[in-house]
Amino acid sequence: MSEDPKLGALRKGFLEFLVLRIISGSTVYSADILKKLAATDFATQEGTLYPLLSRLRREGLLDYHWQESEAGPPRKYYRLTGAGERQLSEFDAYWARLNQTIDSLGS
Amino acid sequence: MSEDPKLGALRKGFLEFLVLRIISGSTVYSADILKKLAATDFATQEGTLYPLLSRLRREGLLDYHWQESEAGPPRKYYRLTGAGERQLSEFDAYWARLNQTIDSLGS
DNA sequence: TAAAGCTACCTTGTTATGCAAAGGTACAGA
DNA sequence: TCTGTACCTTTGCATAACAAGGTAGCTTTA
Repeated sequence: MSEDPKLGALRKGFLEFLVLRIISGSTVYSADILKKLAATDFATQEGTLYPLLSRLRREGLLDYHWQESEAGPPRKYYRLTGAGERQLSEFDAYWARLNQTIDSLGS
Repeated sequence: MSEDPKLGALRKGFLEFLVLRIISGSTVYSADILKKLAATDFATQEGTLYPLLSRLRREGLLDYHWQESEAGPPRKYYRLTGAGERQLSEFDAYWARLNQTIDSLGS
């Protein structure tokens, strides 16, 4: 257990970025997202993801449509809006720039 | 002005990482570090850097020696300790892993 | 030689915010 | 009616970074 907290700090702000990436291209609902994240250092819980999805929707980066499940309650399937795609592009570009910066300041 | 705050959030926790990288290999004092950062998205102030340097030294990742300046007060020149080098390696490895994760979750 | 100004060091609030934890509702199928 | 799935909200914490203020020594200049 017990990861170095310094490494954890590096993850701040990434969840939103990753969720946008996961949604981009595919059509997924919350459990799909959690599953994809579970395999990574960004594993998280419903209680974290739902408020994030709601916020992104309020901000107009996502929308969703209800879809029946074969078994169980219906699900919200998410999709990026145009604004969401644009935001994701910004993230990607910024990410690339951070990588450059880090390389350039390296030993 | 006014950068997208979403992008700013991605920077959290990086300053420590970058400072270690800057110090690694060279021998620098605070103003050198500020200068190198100033050219990047991580530009920051004395009031941010000094507490960080003090903390890293308390944690044993850095040490320093006083050195006279040609003009003005003496300066603290910083250097990585063994533990600091190890921490930096961890950061680098983690960083590489984050990049892989992000790629793998991309569209 | 006194004073002003610059450089370098440092500390103490305060803010912002990402994320986790915990608790809660509703509906479907067995 | 019980279990499992899926939705959601509220509360709190930890901490990174900023802002502002403060001390002291060196150099220059009046």
